[in-house]
Amino acid sequence: MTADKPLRADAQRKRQALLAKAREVFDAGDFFDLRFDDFARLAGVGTGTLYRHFPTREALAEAVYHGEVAALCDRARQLQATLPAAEALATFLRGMVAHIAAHEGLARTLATLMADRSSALAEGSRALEQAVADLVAAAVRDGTVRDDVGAGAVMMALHGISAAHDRPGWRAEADDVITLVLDGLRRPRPSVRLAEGEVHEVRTAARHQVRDQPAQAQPQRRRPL
Amino acid sequence: MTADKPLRADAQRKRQALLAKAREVFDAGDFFDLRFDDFARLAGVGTGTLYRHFPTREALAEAVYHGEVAALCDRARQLQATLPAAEALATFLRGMVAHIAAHEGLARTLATLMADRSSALAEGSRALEQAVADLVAAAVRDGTVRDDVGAGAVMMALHGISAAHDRPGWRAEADDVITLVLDGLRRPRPSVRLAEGEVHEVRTAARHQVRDQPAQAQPQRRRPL
DNA sequence: TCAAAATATGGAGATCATCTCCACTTGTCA
DNA sequence: TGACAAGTGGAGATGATCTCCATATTTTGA
Repeated sequence: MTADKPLRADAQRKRQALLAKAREVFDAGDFFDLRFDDFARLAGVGTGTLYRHFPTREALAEAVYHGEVAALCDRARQLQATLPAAEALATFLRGMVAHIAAHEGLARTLATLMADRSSALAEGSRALEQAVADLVAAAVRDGTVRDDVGAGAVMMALHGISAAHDRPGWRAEADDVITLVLDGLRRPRPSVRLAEGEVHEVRTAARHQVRDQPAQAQPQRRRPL
Repeated sequence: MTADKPLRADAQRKRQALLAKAREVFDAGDFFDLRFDDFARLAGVGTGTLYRHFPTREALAEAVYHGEVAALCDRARQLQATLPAAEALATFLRGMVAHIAAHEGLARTLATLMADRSSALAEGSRALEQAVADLVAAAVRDGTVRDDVGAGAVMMALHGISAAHDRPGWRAEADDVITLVLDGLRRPRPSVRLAEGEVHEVRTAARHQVRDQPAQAQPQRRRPL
């Protein structure tokens, strides 16, 4: 995947410069106010070089996104290894909100690209989704979380959180969403009197499929161009 | 608001044609594959006229969106008048998912525009938000829903649902999100000691402050331009 | 009823971002 | 070190967006 070619020394330097500048611009939230050509100049390369390395904005975004995702996945794994499942999940989600809050511009940029043509980005977020799915699955396994709701729903909620980044009371609302999700995930059968004593077993056989299904019959992917 | 000016008769006709065609194109999901100029031709007007009525894609989208929102608000009011608060809320949210599912292209278009520059769209969705807030408030008032989580969180979740429209298992996941939200909203105190003997309390709400935020671990500073 | 004033139209072309192409520079390998 | 491969940059082709205004349509009021 990354080992396509050796890539010459100077090329690597340019590529790095591009990525560094991209991260910077993303974080400042200026990505879309900038002509792509100007971005090249800003990073100190010619337009040709920019296009050689990253044929589209999306390609560039994906590359930046990769680092993000890797860090988050690490964190997820680490939490999962050191905390009880439910707590690991909760901590991860709350941390996610904090992370997004700390990188406002980046989050907004990614959300935009996500909505636009998710192709590249969706690919990149696969790993993140897997991490979340693992956290959820672990919590389901130890009975602290219901098993009739997939991890996909959690991803959707996260999606909403980062997509709605410019709402006035964002931070508080985002925390609320996480609260709702976590409370909603708790105990398997919320519907009725689950009063004091009786709550039935959670790790039922009904095992929901928590992982992603491999490319099913291509949904209606619209061809951008 | 709408009564800015009388607007000449033929102008009104053109405007209507534009809106009608826009709704059509939106719903087909072709909005972004189409040159804006071509859209004008498609609707049977000149480009100048198109730009006069709707200076940007966003402006056009907002106009279309308005109808959508109005319909949804009506529905909300109607439900609120005829059902117990909690049920009205649940029905509305489930209906919302169904609605989005039924208008795939439109939802996708709006989600994209939403993420891009929410200014115009956010304005338009104010009314929808108010409707949701009313539903939630009513449910809070009659005690079926917790009062420590705002309606904004619900909006965010809805946002996520429509933003993530191209996920493979969208419908199921969207329903799951609603389930989580509704269950999460139920009963103000989720501190239940639920079953199994041991339950590490997961507690509620935002009292959690994630530590170790690599807030400015970023090596490069921002420099907008 | 009709002419003048006000309002709206459409599309040719100016403007601007994206992307391609290739003459030239830089790195690599023997 | 020479020669060949790999990479570079930026001038200009391309194509979408938006402006401008001569022309057409509606409204006004006498």
